[in-house]
Amino acid sequence: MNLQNEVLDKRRLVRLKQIKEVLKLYLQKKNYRNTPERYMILEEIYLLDGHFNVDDLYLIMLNKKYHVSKATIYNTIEMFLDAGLIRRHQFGEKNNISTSYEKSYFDMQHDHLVIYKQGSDREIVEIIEFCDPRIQQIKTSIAEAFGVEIENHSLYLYAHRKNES
Amino acid sequence: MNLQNEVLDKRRLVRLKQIKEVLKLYLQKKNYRNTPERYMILEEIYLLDGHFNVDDLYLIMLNKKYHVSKATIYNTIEMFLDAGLIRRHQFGEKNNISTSYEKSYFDMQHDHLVIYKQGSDREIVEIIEFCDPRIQQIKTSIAEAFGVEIENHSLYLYAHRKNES
DNA sequence: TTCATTGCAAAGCGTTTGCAGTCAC
DNA sequence: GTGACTGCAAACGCTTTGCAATGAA
Repeated sequence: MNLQNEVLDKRRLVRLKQIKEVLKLYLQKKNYRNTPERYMILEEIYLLDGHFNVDDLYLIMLNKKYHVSKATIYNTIEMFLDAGLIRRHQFGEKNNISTSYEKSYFDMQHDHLVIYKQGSDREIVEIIEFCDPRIQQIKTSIAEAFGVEIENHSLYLYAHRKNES
Repeated sequence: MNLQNEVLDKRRLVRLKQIKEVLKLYLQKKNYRNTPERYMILEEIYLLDGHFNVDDLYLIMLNKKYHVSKATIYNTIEMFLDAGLIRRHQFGEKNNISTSYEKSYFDMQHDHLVIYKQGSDREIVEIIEFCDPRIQQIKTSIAEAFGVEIENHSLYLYAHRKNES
């Protein structure tokens, strides 16, 4: 068990190093500067599990040693999106639409099953990630049918738990 | 040609009458009041083709005889969503995410292919509606796999036109 | 030294809220 | 007559912007 955790921690560190390398190359290519803020924000995002929003990130970094302004976080997130280091999500369909993000570099593209609390159309109790190959088939068909190149997609399924009876 | 237009206009009028009946029944069931504003907004939405946002609707109604406040439009749209009379969309993925709506009563559920201007990740040039049966299959599989009831989904494909060369 | 980047505070913008007046029932 | 609904203006929350100060190259 301890050994397993050690292995996981080691892998996490290796990945942190890799992802910073990816950022470095991106900054180089774009002729942007290597600021410590950018690397700290990237590190924080890649230490996080699951989804986060700008405020989450801001507060987490406040509680640690490193203070970064929200303006910088917004700018940096925009850049990371462009770099493909993170993805943006809009969970919630009715209203209470909230923007969140997740790291994307090591993960495969996946979609989301959003489960609402019983009797509510707004309160989300769980978000499950899934991957179905048929979505790729759809993309291929539609790309061919309309003569376009599809770079990207977003699929959300909205559900409630089945009534146990 | 004239005859054809007349037929189309007649059909449109019949549908307007039908959809107002649907609203009336909904209001009855929910014990809400039959205000002229609600019927005017519904009529305006069902005369429109394609997608609209709150501001569009507000301005269109200003330019006609009927003035309705934005607060009322927001309230009413919330109600229409609940009634299933309209659907909400969030087009645009990177940023410039904008909320829009479309009538939904007579249309079948469909998905959207969002085409960006060449070289831009933000400027949308066209939104094509499509319908692929495989999405239904995915919903059925996922519902079964996770033991949930899927009420709804949203699928957007993001694309650029192919380079003609 | 230079200019991209940061941080702060102010501005923007779409949406919501509070409340007084209105009108459906 | 009563309370649901409307309209207005103010408030809200998230995001962007302007600008002076900083620090990477």
